[in-house]
Amino acid sequence: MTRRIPASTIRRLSHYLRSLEDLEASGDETVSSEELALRGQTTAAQVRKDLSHFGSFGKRGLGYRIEELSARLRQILGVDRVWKVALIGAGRIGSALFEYPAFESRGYECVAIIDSDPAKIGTYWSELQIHGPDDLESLLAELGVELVILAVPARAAQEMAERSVRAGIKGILNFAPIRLKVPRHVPVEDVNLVMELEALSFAITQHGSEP
Amino acid sequence: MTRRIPASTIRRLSHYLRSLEDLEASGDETVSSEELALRGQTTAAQVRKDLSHFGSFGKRGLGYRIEELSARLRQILGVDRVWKVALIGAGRIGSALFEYPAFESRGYECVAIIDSDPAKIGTYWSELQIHGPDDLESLLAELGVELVILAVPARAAQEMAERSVRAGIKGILNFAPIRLKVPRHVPVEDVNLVMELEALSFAITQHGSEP
DNA sequence: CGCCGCTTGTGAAATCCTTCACAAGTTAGG
DNA sequence: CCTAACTTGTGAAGGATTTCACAAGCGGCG
Repeated sequence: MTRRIPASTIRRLSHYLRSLEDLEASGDETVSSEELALRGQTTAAQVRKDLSHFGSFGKRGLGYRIEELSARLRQILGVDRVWKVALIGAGRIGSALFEYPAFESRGYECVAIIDSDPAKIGTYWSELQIHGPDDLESLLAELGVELVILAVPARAAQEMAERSVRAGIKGILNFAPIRLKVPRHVPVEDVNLVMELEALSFAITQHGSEP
Repeated sequence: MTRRIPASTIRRLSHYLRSLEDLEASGDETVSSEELALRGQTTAAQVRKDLSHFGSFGKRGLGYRIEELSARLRQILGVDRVWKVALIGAGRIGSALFEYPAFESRGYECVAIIDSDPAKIGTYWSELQIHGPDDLESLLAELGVELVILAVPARAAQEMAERSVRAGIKGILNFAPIRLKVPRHVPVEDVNLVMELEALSFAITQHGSEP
């Protein structure tokens, strides 16, 4: 049942999980693929196909038990546990992420902040002291950091990524607008705001010319 | 030549544009699809197919004239002009975006900031005064805002989106973790950090179990 | 208990996207 | 002018993802 999973399926799984959490709050017991599809901007067949990659969690005639399916999705997405995160780069984006409410509430725990600005090193964000980049490797290794959020300028990103990998981290969320070169076993997820804006202006421009 | 364009093509076009800008700086005159592919984590055939959706910009045997192709890409992506942007939500994410250097330098001009926090209304970010949400429609319409960056909490997002659409805006970059319901002619680009983190933890988890 | 209405899980078909392969255009050089 | 070395643009092939369509399982009710 589990072969290579399309990236689009994973994105939708995240959506389904969010919808299930809403439904959980509203007291229902079960949900059909039809309703999940409605909330997720997709089709019932797509929902069932997505889930079928990982097993069969529903009951014919009834639908999916909400509590069970959300637990299962959390497991599949790997968010049924707490991830230790280091934030590298304590600039604007870093601070925005640090204060992002969904962040901690969803099992991502920031255990280290690193920045190269001497004015910031030694100061505190909440309980966390900001470290300089010198002892990055040992710091990450000692704290058991698994996941790094890279929010540094493009020119520093590759070096920080390499050093994080050397410290044994398992994945990178990258905000720098460059393609990081890392070993194949370290997944990188890119967030590129300029790209999103360009996709938007393309869509708008396109729309005008072809209704 | 121009039918429905894959979203992945648009993302790659953004990449090519960035590579071309690097190349422009380094003084070369032309570039081959091969080299563009190298820098973009794709293949030469893909580069040519992507470009062929919009016309033929190269010369056989020579490649693409860098200056010409980047101008053409800017036109295709709709960034050969300045977009007037309003920032709705002056919290952490809003401030990070406002200060994002690539932002202004790429033709996005923030002409209004709106927030509902009474403590912020009336204060200034750089030269821009923060407005309350009451006169949102007239403000956006008067300034000729075309593009809205929505960086407000989920519960406020739908209302702000609807009011922006009523003010005549043409597209939304949405940071709120909900699916906005807007008329079909208004493109929405979603940036969902939780989703990115979940994709990452899935990839890591997956990796452990299936090498 | 048997039938009905509902909903899943899944092969098969259709659609969408990427890769291949090559004819044809371009420049350089003799 | 002719050949060699490159490189594009593009049909056709191949692969991946989505949609379709339906057999099969489940619960409720008479």
